[in-house]
Amino acid sequence: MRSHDVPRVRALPMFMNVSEETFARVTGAAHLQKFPANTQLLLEGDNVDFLYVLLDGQVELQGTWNDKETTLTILRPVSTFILAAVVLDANALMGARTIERCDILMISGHSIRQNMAEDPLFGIAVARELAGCYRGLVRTIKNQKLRSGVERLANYILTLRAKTGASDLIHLPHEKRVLAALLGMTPENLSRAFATLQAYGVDVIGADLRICKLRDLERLAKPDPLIDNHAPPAPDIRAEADAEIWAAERIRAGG
Amino acid sequence: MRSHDVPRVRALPMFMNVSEETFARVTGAAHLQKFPANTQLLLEGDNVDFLYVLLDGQVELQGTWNDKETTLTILRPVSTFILAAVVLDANALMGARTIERCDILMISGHSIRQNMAEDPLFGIAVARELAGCYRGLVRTIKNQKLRSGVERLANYILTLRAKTGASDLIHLPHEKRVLAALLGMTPENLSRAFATLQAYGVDVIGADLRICKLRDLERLAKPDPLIDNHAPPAPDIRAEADAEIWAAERIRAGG
DNA sequence: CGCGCGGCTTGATGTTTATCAAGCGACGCA
DNA sequence: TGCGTCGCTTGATAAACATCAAGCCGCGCG
Repeated sequence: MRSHDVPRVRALPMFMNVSEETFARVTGAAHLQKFPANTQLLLEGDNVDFLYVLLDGQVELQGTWNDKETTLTILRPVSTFILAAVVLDANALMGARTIERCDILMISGHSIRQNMAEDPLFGIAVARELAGCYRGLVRTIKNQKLRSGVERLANYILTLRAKTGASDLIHLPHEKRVLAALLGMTPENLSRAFATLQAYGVDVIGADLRICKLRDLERLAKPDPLIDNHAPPAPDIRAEADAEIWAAERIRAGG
Repeated sequence: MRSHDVPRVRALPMFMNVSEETFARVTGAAHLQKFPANTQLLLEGDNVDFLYVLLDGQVELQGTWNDKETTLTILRPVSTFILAAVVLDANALMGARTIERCDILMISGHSIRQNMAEDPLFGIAVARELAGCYRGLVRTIKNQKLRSGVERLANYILTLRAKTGASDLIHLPHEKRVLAALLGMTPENLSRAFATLQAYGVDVIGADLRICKLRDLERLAKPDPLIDNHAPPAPDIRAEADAEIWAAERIRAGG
């Protein structure tokens, strides 16, 4: 691991309250690897030997069945993924693919499990991370089952707005076809959904959005803290007390 | 807790490999409570003070938004629920309601968290349980996003068949309206889906099914171990080695 | 420059699913 | 025994969503 990555990894909820010794032991044999864009890191069903920590780039976690594919989540730095499979020493239920060129830290799954047994604080940290991932998925399912495509898009925009500083000028972090897969619709329907949102004051120019009538958009989207996590991204260092509850929910990719 | 409940609770993945002392400390202040049918145990957003252990009856975990409601999972004994909220000491993202009269053991959330810090084996057990719950939700999302209503029903039937001893005579464990909500469709469409499955050899008489042409049904359903968990329910006692991986995935209700 | 490619949009059409309405049959209860 | 309720089914209709096809536009490249 490069030395300037250490504080970024330590800021993860999974390592935040962990002793220097345990951290050193867990990451001792870790190695940093670079992957080009559009590289399949992991196929569904693969045996999982490493915990992945995304340090740079974007990774998509997907599920497939019967020649169809869906995007479960898109990860941005700094995030861990497939922790659940590592904890259970099981195979992956999701595939993982790079969307951009990525820097990924790979931590031995065995050393994760071993250190959970030796340091209860680390076990707690892992459990908290997993609990946060679980809750992320609960939100995802509610979003998917209870809302229509247009409503999901409207809420996606509002969440993005909240996470990027509440400005009314927003830049989409993904290609639209990727966003469509994430929202559970076809690119064609995403296009039509954006057209529908024009009536609610959303102007779209390429990947740039402008929210002109926030009230109208909110009235359509009806954002709900029990579905949409509008918490801002975690800064590298913060007081423990606040961090605990929501920081663990920032990342939704337990694996 | 009644003495005959102890081995049933101990058989949960969460307590299976935990010492007598820790088990006693965790469950020391637990109390058993009976609830009538159709009782709301927990509203979405409620603060969660207890880990719930369902010993008898059925509990539905639901999500609501904008006057719509969906069923996330239906629990049968012996299952824990809202563990994730307990671990994070956070509020509930799902509501919980009894479907039948229930016996529920309520374990102090504080004692869960405290014992995780004191006994690393317990911390691991909690993490494993959460990891299994997480993977259950991953399966749910893939099922929901990748399959049509008829396909979900066909796979539900095949999974039920596998879990209840591979007999071709199956009894539905829930009312059809409850099943419809679980499968993410309306009761009307469930009815039509059953009608569709008649062509694939599924005969329905009330809550009793008969599978006449298993091959045809499987060809339609295309069950997949990465979505459908056909593992049989856990017996009370079993060898550790096999138990570990799948037992934790039996229950899908981390909270 | 001209060309092809890929991402995006738009329109036409078909499938899936929800909604509304009506009716059937089992059950509890007076 | 009669009657209302409730779960379930069926049909008609509408909304949501996917699919197929065509075309636009920006961009890299020969």
